[in-house]
Amino acid sequence: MKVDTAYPKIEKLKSKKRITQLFVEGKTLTVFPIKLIYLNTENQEGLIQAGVTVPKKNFKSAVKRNHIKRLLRESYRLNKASVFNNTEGNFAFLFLYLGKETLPFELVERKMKQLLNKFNSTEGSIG
RNA sequence: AUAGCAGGCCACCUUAUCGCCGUGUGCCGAACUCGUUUCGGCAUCUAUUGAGUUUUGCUUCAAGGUUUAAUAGAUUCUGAAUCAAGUUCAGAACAAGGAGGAAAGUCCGGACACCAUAGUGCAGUAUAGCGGGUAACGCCCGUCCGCCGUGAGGUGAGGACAAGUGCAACAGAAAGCAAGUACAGUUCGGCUGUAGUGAAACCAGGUAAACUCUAUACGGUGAAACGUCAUGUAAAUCAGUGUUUAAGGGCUGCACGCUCAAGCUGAAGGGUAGGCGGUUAGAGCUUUUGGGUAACCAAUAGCCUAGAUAAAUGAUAAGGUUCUUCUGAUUUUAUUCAGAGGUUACAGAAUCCGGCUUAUGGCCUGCUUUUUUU
RNA sequence: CGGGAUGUAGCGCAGUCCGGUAGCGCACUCGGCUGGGGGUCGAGUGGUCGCAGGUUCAAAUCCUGUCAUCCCGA
Repeated sequence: MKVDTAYPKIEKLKSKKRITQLFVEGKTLTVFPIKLIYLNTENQEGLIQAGVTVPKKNFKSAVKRNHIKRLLRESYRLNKASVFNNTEGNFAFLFLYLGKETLPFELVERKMKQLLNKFNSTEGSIG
């Protein structure tokens, strides 16, 4: 299977309603410092939408917040193929950054891989 | 060389691999180096300019709509919607672009939108030598005066206490309808001068960043304004009818003024979540010339320069650049060289402009003080 | 994006409107009462009034700027 590393606009989680729904009903997986909130959605087909959040409380500087969001987005983009290949169905993802200090990309990517593997082992067998 | 003052400029760079965002990519004919080429014609769209016509206001004139002419720029492929073209949506390829000097704080001033065409009075707020700049300002420029600095320079809410009211700790006889110490002089009624306290003492006292007065300016609410599309069951909305006692509502606190109401008939709509417009061509940027001491203004030529919305402008690798830590060598010290590691200062557009303030890395220019030499 | 509030002793607050002494409670230190603790009584220590500038003879208080924290509105 071809490894698709693109992250176009459709795959971004944008609906405000969907996000609040995630916080209320979603299940969570944590590999510190990243926390994944996910939910199985029925509306659209063959699509996994993902979003990224860094709380303002931990990072006051907008530059640092943007930087961490970019790192999370990049690591998800490079490793999302494993999720696409192992599961079927529609999911909404939201990645929360719980740490209070910035980390280099190498570490963030390693944690992201661990997190996605964890997701595959819990949800992949069902789907 | 040292310490300092003022002004200006830049905002890490290069290559490779993966990504993100919005913008653009007609028809016919001819030519050749046959291509995502060049040239010419036609059509459409956009922008600018000129002309005609029309609407509104306040005359010259200004703003908007529409028609036409000129100039400039753009018009690829695939799939879907559609009778077709055009157009719209999605994707691919290509092309040219993609954070700041403060984008920040939100402290002032505007543009723009709605509320009556934005009105009247009071209240309230702000400003305050004089002159100028500007769309406007509490900003900027020039200048007088005061204060600070040896100086280059910096800084100042700098009108009025000869309208009224208030306030003045301690000290002092006395801090304001008054009362009165000591000494000296004397025309011995009283008056004049000096002393002492204090920031300030018979003088039209001091104090207005005390109330206040004078002059000037300011209507309110903010892109969550506002318009529009889809969904569509109430209050409210719009149109017609109705016309009174007017409570009350209508986006400033109060008063005036304007306007609306209840009921009936008809129309079409709300909450919530969302799409599109507003939304990026503008008091725009750069060059040259002229006017002005300057801020700035005028003319000319060129340019198009981010538009995201859980929020794009990035990540990784290598090399250089900047800074810094450690080790070794050299040198009287400063420093220089080599190796290793860490780093790229402050900081992220959110309707848009003009300022102010704050954060911060580096470079350059001019000037001043002190010391040394000539 | 818009609106508002608060910074005073180790902690929680007065004082700010209307300018001249910085105070209250808890805590802390010392001493008394008790055999000791607790409790109580008395005395004492401790504050750049967030920071910077200005007005004033004099500023926690008036004015301007700025920093930090917290809250509210969609």
